[in-house]
Amino acid sequence: MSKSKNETTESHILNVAHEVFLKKGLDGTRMQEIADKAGINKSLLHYYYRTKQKLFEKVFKLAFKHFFPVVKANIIADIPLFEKIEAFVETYYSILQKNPYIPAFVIHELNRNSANVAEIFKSIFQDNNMEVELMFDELDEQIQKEVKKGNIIAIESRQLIVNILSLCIFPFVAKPIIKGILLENDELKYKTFIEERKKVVSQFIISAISIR
Amino acid sequence: MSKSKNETTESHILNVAHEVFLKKGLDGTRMQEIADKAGINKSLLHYYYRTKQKLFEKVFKLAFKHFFPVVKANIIADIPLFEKIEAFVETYYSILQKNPYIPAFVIHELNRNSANVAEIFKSIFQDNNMEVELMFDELDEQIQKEVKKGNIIAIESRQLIVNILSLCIFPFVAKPIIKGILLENDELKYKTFIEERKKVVSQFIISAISIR
DNA sequence: TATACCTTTGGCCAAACGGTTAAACTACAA
DNA sequence: TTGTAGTTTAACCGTTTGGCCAAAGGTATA
Repeated sequence: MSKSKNETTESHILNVAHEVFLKKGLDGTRMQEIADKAGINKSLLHYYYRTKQKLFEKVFKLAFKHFFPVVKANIIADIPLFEKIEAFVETYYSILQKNPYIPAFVIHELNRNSANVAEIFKSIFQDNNMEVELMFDELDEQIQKEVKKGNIIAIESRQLIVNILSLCIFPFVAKPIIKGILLENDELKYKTFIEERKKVVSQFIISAISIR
Repeated sequence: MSKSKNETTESHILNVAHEVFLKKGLDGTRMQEIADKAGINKSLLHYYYRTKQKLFEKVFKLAFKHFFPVVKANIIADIPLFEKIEAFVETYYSILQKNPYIPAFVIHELNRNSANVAEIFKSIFQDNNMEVELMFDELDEQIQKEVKKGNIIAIESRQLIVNILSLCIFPFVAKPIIKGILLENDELKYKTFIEERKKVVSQFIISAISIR
């Protein structure tokens, strides 16, 4: 990865580290590899970020920060539920198409180290002033309003939310399985498959919760 | 992990290695840790399994073998589609409740090393004489038959299959997120949440594909 | 030019790692 | 009791790892 002219060494390191950590995880990444790919000395990594752990946390937090604002905007938007679902699925798939490794990365590191996760989460939310619980409370309210009005079937908000997230995220983390077993290991077929899901998934969800 | 009396050292090592590899992954696992948890000398690991890689592959294959027979039986069963979906979701959730770390483990290792994985896959299927493509062809046929009969909405089989798998597997790989953000970090709430999904998910799927 | 500060480098280190080897232990048959 | 094959151990090896340090390079200011 080559450094662009108007980029500081510090941020260049972060970009390269992002790339390597995402593909190989914390344990699988070598500081030497980051240094080599950034075209610098290994000592320089420690000069800017002191330890591997600290560099990793910077990368990890950044991976989150890219997502949350967009997701949040979609969730708290003041539009009808069905439209919101369509917009959310569309947006989420588009982001993930551009950052396909992030979900598997986040999931693995969260499972590996769920102790530290709580702290990392807190600092992320504090940094960005994102009140997650409030966000979901609003969404919960909107969903249950539709349930009471008889516009959608009775379903617990958390279950619906997890369903939506599952349908959006899983196809990316399970890419090797889907591509390998269902799509003849053909990259193009996989990309087409994902593109089609933008509509398939929102139709699926809306069909599932619509009153017949 | 203590060794039971009627258990050979060799299989005891495998059990302990399974436990450690599943939680920490290939890169995150130390041979010394497996030895310590098994209460044996590190050299003994190499005596029985020669290298870390070989031990890992044994564990990885075993993780798959536990799953496939049950899954296969459900998929090729000669029962109506809706019943099949209900049975599949129920079975899958029950297996995953007992082996919650397997999905994240498999996904991570597949993403980390999809080159070797192809070979491992082949040998697994050869060992167990499982013709996966045939399995999915049969399921595809059953689904499209229902589509043509007008019993379910028009949906591509692969999309439906991925939807089902997403809804079953994702809640386990994303446990830290779901539990942490949606369920107040309460283990019991998470377990209840998963238990409820056995019915929620199959209702959701069937509702989604039913003709209104 | 001289000074001071920030950046970058190469050399180095102790610890941890996967793996090897030779010797010791064990059980059992001759 | 001795021989033998399978099992287990302690000591050790070469390499890799994350991290440290002192010195060199660069640049702006006085």
